[in-house]
Amino acid sequence: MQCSCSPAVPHLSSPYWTRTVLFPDWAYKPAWSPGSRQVQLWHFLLELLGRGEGGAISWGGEWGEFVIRDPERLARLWGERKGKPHMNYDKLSRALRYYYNKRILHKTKGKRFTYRFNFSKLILVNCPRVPPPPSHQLVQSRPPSVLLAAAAAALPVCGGAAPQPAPRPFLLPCCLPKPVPSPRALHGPGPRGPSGPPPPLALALHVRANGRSPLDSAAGWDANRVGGSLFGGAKQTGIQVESRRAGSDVQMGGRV
DNA sequence: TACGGAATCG
DNA sequence: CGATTCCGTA
Repeated sequence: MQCSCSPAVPHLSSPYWTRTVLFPDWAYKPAWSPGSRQVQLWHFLLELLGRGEGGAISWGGEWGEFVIRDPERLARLWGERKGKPHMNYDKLSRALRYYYNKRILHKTKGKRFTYRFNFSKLILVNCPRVPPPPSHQLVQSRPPSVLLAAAAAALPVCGGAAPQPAPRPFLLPCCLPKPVPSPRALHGPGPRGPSGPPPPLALALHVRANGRSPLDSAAGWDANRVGGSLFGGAKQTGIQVESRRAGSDVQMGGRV
């Protein structure tokens, strides 16, 4: 059953995936918070992409693919966010390259400034509320609402009725890249048009940094067979993803 | 343009 | 730990 959030996904096949992305507190950790954690590069990228900021970066044709249209500008924005005035694309791209091993990103070879998020296997979940409060030892820190996604302004999470939502585990980037129905049935770079209704999608993902860095496998990110992982192989790369049983989990990625 | 090692930082 | 900085190589 679906949540009241919304009937279902209207058109998952729309080329316009994102509208806005909200990130959990563990992702952001404002500077004033103890043990604060700064925003990470991929958060930032999703944020810009979600806002349809367009100028510096925008989604590409493939699922999760994005194109940096103005590298130096993007670098400038990134530098501003991080307080690194001397940031440039050379440095930023180095950070992106580190994501290769972590399986967060991949380079689309041949296409300039084109990378791709490894959204291969996302767990789809409905928004309203996540039933089981995580009473695990994970995420013991449950500082109040932080959800300060910079993009928050643009989108009512889901139904927008969540004044002081229950302790949701974390997460939810709303609306992310669409799943790929078939291996290569994608293309059709959307002609720009950030004016689509925000899909009532929410991804429940728990990405937890941990300390591992085997980076042993470089077998070209076999996105498959990673049951429940967001960024394939996350378990080993330092990123873990957990899905809460919301009664209507849906796996994206088609087949496994 | 893109890659990745190495040193360093917060 | 996740970058940032710098740089040699392709």
